[in-house]
Amino acid sequence: MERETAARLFESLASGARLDVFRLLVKQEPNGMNAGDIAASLGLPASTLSFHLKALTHAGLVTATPNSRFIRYRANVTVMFDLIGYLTDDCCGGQPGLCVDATATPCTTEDTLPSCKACA
Amino acid sequence: MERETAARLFESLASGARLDVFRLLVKQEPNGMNAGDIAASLGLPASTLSFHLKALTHAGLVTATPNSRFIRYRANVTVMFDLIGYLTDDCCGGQPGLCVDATATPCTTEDTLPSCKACA
DNA sequence: CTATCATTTCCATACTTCTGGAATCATAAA
DNA sequence: TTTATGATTCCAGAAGTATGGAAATGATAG
Repeated sequence: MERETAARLFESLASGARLDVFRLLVKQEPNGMNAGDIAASLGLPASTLSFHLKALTHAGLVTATPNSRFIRYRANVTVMFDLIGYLTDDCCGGQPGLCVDATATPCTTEDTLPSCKACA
Repeated sequence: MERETAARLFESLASGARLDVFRLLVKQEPNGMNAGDIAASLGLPASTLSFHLKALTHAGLVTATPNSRFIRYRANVTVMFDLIGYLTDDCCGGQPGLCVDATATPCTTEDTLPSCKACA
C-alpha cells in the first residue's frame, strides 16, 4: 500500500462522524445501507452525511452503488484489512515474542487476519 | 474505547510524515528511538518532527521517556491493537463466514490478534 | 561557569477541513 | 407533465492543521 493512500484512509477515519458511519457499515456487512437510513440512524443532516460519505468513498473505505433513487453504501473490509496490515507491517522488526499479547478471536478462521505479518 | 479517542488516534496517523514515524517506531519495538535518530532516518527538520511526535504522543500512539539529554520514543502497540479492535468491532453483525478472507500470519501465536471480535 | 548539544516552543503564513441551510440534480410514481 | 423524494452540490464563515527558521529550554561535559 502506498503511504499517501494509507494517510488518506486514516484521514477518512479521523472524525467522530465518519467513524460512526464506517463502524455502522462494518456492522451491516455485507448488506450495506442507504444514505438516508445512515443519516436517520446517526441523526446527521443530509448534507453533512454526504460530505463524510464522499470522504470515505474517495479514500476507498466505502463503496457506493446506485440503486434506482437510492445509493447503497458498504464498508470495504478488504481495504480495511490492508490498512491494518500496512500499519502493523514488520512489527518489532520481525522478531517473534516481542509483541503485545492482545487476546482476540479471528474473523472467520484461525489464520485469516492480517496483522504483524513479520512477527510470525 | 471512546469515539473521540479513536478519532484522535486516526488523525494522528493521517499524515505521511506521522505514518513514517509511527511505522518506523513499530519496526523498532520494543527498543524505540531518539528524536534525533528519527529525524535523521526520515530526513525531517527537528521542529517539524517535534510537531508530529507531539501529535502522536498526545494521541497516545507513541510514548516518550526522557533519558539524560535524549528522549526515547516508542510505539504503543497496545493502543494500536485496541484501535484495530474498535474499528473491526462487531464486524458483519457478528455473523461468521461473511467476512473477507484475508491471508496473514498472527504476531506471536495463532490467536493473539484483535480484529473482528464478533465474527468468530 | 561555559560551551555544547538534543529537543522543544514560538511564530507567522499558508492551507485544509467542518458545518448545515438552500439550491440543484435525478429517479420514479401519479 | 407534475409532484415527491433520495441524495448531492454549493456556499461562506469558523475552526483547525502544516511548515520550518529562530529563539528558548534543559542537561551534560570539561
